[in-house]
This record gives sequence, structure tokens and C-alpha cells, in this order.
Amino acid sequence: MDYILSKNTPRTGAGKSREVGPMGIVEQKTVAERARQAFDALTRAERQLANALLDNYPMLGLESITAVAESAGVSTPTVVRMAKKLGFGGFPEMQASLRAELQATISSPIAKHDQWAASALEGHLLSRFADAVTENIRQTLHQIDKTTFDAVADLLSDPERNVHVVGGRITRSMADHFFTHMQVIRPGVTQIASNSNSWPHYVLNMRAGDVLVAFDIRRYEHDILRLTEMARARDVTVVLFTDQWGSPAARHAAHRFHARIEVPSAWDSTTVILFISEALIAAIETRTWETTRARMNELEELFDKTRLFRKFV
Amino acid sequence: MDYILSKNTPRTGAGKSREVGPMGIVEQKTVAERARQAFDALTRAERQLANALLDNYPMLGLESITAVAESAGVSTPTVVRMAKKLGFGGFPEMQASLRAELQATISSPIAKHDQWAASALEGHLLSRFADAVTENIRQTLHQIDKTTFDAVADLLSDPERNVHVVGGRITRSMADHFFTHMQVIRPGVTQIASNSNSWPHYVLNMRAGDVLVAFDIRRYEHDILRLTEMARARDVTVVLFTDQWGSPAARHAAHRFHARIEVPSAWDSTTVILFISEALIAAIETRTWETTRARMNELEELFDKTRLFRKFV
DNA sequence: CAGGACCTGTAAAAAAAATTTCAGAATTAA
DNA sequence: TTAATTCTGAAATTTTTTTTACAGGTCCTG
Repeated sequence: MDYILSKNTPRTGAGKSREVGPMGIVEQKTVAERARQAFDALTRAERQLANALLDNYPMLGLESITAVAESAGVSTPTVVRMAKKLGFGGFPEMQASLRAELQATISSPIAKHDQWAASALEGHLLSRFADAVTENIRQTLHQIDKTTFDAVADLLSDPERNVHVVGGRITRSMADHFFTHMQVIRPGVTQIASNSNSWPHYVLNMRAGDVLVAFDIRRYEHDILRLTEMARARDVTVVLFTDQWGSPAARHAAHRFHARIEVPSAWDSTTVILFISEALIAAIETRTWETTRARMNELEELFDKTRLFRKFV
Repeated sequence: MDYILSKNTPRTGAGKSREVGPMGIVEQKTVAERARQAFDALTRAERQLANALLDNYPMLGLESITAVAESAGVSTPTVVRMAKKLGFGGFPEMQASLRAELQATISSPIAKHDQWAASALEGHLLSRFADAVTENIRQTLHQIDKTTFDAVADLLSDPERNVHVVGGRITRSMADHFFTHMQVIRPGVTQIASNSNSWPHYVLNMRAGDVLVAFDIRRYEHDILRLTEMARARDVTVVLFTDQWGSPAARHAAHRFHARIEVPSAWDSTTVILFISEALIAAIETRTWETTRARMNELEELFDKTRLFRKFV
């Protein structure tokens, strides 16, 4: 940006809201902090508003009260009431506070780099983690081949092919998640139990043309390698979710997704794997929408009948 | 419905002013550019105003016309006249344009398209999904209270307290993932089976001071509500991972994490929940590092002995 | 130095924003 | 279930903002 930032700051943050804490120290709370803190004390409509405000923080709050109310889908009185609950005299006062915050934020170079670090999380593990994960997503996406993704989605949308899902010690949860959703989307989906002794039984049921979706990140598991090997021997197409280095099972896989998994932790992060998996589910669901919608409706009815899940909201 | 998307208007960049150039190409000019360009055509008072505006760009322009006029030492009609000279319909229109600019400037630079859209994925489901997830992470982080996060990490690091983990139909995988890691980190961790009939048995083993980590996103499950209710009645601290709207179980929870879960799919995304969960695991592991390292080493040896997992790499 | 063109601010009018009131709706408690 | 309480938005009201009209100014030109 080439605009000039003021050297002199005559236009001080008009009503920068302050509060005197227990120690007599002047505390400055951002509107976001106040909203978060008071969240529990807010009513339904006010929470809806708070969410909208935080969703598009802080820009939404800088519009007129009418625009804010409309965006959040609440009435203008609700906006006023919440502003007061957050400790402001009224909406304009809250807005002035937002402007002051933004002023402070925008002049700091941190803001340019990292939006979320500018909040109270500066340097906190959470924001470092967020940086790592976001960067992992970015890099993973750079490496993913669109063609592969689409091909896999097509493969898994084919009702003629049965789908088998398997995961390892850590990735079992990912396999489970994938299975749970696929099970709703289409018939013919099997989850392979985690006890590898029983795996040969599952192989017995694999037919040529079927698809085996396997999850395997370091440290790689020998049993998964064996399973994919057996599957390929039976002309089963293997789709593998693995890390950037690649499980040895990759040699048997027709399609592979390499996710970045490193984060500031003793463990690897499976967040990006879950991300791809969810995106894939979305892609498949689009392709089989007619069937899927029917199945979802049916599932709804079953839920209602069994009262297994009571409806809220 | 568990799998219904909600509307959520993505706050349009209000009146971003456009102009059609000589080539018929739509040009977007910032207010600052317009002001500088038109500077020569401005009158004395207007120049004074333009300078004030640029001196404190763009914040000054976001205040009321009265405040702007006063700050610049001119009258309000002058402000209106200049706004019109710069090609806007009036002052509010210019202000909307400023807001739109600012929005573009402060939006997380990493999150924005340029990064991965540059690859072959432009417009592809994957990149839209990535946008959504990154935005979800960003927004979730905005709402997370650092204190809560740290308090929960402390709680779960306390060896005196047993930890119980439970998830719902969809979130079971998240609970499973969390359990798998916690099991390595520390002793005294129980995974509550998914069959809710057996839950009373688990409650029987909960002692005052224990922690129950529950996962529940829409559509919220009644059994989870009941379980957390029972747990709280036994003086068990409930930690809840839920979505932005909040599971009804929230009322029994001492600590809550509200994750954003909306993505372009018929289902909600649990990626952000996994992200928080992993970050939490990392935080706990840091706090209990001495114990955890010992346990990890021991686990390694056990793996070697049982040859359950063959080493690669 | 008169006349005209153009600036500029005051003040009034118009429009919009913000607040308050209040009755119906929704929720909770009994 | 019913009663009590709380919440919520429509509408009216008040306040503020924004625009318009217009009456001096200023400054040039002849």
C-alpha cells in the first residue's frame, strides 16, 4: 500500500474504552475480548450478532448500525443492547472503540504479517500451531495434483466399486471419520477393523475393481504395506493418504495424497490429512448428490424413529 | 440437521468503487489514489481536507463527516463536495469505499487466494475448501480465550485427575484421536465407548476432580447432554469441544472451545476441532514433558519387542 | 474599481442513524 | 401442562448525520 501513515496522530481513538482494574491499573479491552468474555451472558440474538461481528472483525462493526443489524440478521435494538452489555454507552461509542483498535493494529507491522497474532495470542502456542497448520495446508495444496484428486473422487463415486477403508495406529481416527461419512454417502463401504489379525478376512471380500483407501503416516506400519500389497494383487485400486515423505505402501498405490504433517509438537499433525479427506468427501458427495440426498433423508427419518438423537435448535 | 449449511452472508465489500477505463477494463482506485490524482483540481479548502485525510489515512475517513470536517478544519459541505469531485455519490459512499479498501488490506494475507490459487487449483473445490478451513481457523482463533486454553491444558496435565474422553456420532473420531495421544502422554485416561447404553458404567468410575473431555457439534446429541449433566453432578470438570453455536451440553461445561465448522459441503468440517485438539495435546505434552518422554521411550521399546510395527526410514 | 466567476461556510432541510418503548414470542421454571 | 420470566423486533421517537440552498467572501479580469 502506498498511502502515507500519519506521523502525527491528532485523531486519537475518540472513545477508546478504558476500564480501571482491581489494582487501579487502566486496562484496555478490545471489543472482541469483551464480546468473548461476555459471550455467556449474551442472549441468543446477541450471540448471533457477536458471532457476525467476530466473523468479520472489525470491519462489520464500522458500518452503520442498520447495516450491522442486517448483516447479523438481528434488529437494531439488539445491536444497541449488546453494545451496552459490553460496557459501552451506545453503538457509536463501541464503533469509536473499534476504530481506535484498528488504528493501533494497522500501524503495527505485525498486523500486516499475521492477523491472528495481533490478538491476545501473540506468540502463544496456539498461534504458532495455527501458523504451522496453515502453512502445511498451503504447501500440501501446492503439491496436490488436481487430476489425482478428481480421479479419486470419480473412483469413489462409482457405485459399482466397493470401498474399503483402513488406518494405522494414529490414523485410525482419520479412517474412521472418512468411513462414517462415506457410509452415509453411498452403499458398499466397509471399515477394516484395527486388529490386523483379521485383515485377511477382509481381503477375502475384496473384488477386482474395488477401492482400498488407506491412511499411513510415519511411523509407517508394516501391516498396512502388506495389506495394500495383497489388495493390489487382487486388482483393487489403492488410494493412499500419507505424509510428505511417503509410506512404503505408496509403491502399491494408484493414487497418493502427500500431506504436510509437521507442527511444533512431539507428534505429527493429522489436521491436513483430515482436511483433504473432508474435501474429498465433499467432492464425492457432489458427484453422487441424487443418491446421497435420498440416503440422508432416509437417515433423518431413521433418526427420528429411533429417537436416537433428539433434535435441538 | 447435522449436515445442513447455513446462510451466512459473506459481508460484501460494500461500495468498492469501480470505474471503467478507456479500454473498457474495470479499474479499482483507492480513495488515496483518487485524491492525489485529483489534487490539482481541488480548491484550497479541499486540498486542506485531502491532506488531512491522507495524513491519517484511512482511519480519519471512517469517522463521521462532522468529525472529518472538524479535524481538517473545514466545513462539512466541503467534505461532501470533495467526495463528489473524487467520483463518489456522497460522503457515505466514499466511506464505504474506504472500508472496502481497509478490509482488503487487513485480511490475512496468507489466507488470500493469491497464494494457492496461483497453482492449477484456481476455483477448484480444493482451494475453496482450503479458503474455508483457513478462514475457520482464523476466526476460531479470534474467539478462543488464551486463559481457557491454558487452564484446560493445566487441568489435563494434572496426574491426580483421571481423564475421560467421549464423542458423538461424527465427533467420535476426534475423541478417538485425542484419546490415542493422551494415552501415550499420561496414565489415567479412559475412552468412553460409543454405545451410550454403557455410559452409566463409565460414570460410576468418575471421581470428583476428574475431567471429562466431550466433543459435540450439531446436530447435538442428547446423550452427551445427559452424560455431561451426570458428570457435573459428580463434581467432574467438563471440557467441551463444540461448534460456534454451542452444544446444549455447554451449560454443564466448565471450559468450552467453539470451533468454526462451516465449509462448502453438505457436512460440517471437524478440521478446526482437530486443530485445537492437537494444539492442546502439544500444550499438555510440554507441561508433562518429563513423564511423557519416559512413557514414549517405554512405548518404543514395547514396539520393538512385540515387533508390532516394523521400523522404516 | 466594477463585475463576474468561483469558493466557502452558515443555516435550514432532508435523510439516516440510533435509541426507546412496548407488545407479542420464546423460553424457562414450576 | 401453565405461569412467569425473559427476549426480541416493529414501530415511534429522538438524535445525529448528511445534504442542499444560499449569502457573503475572495480573487481575478477588464
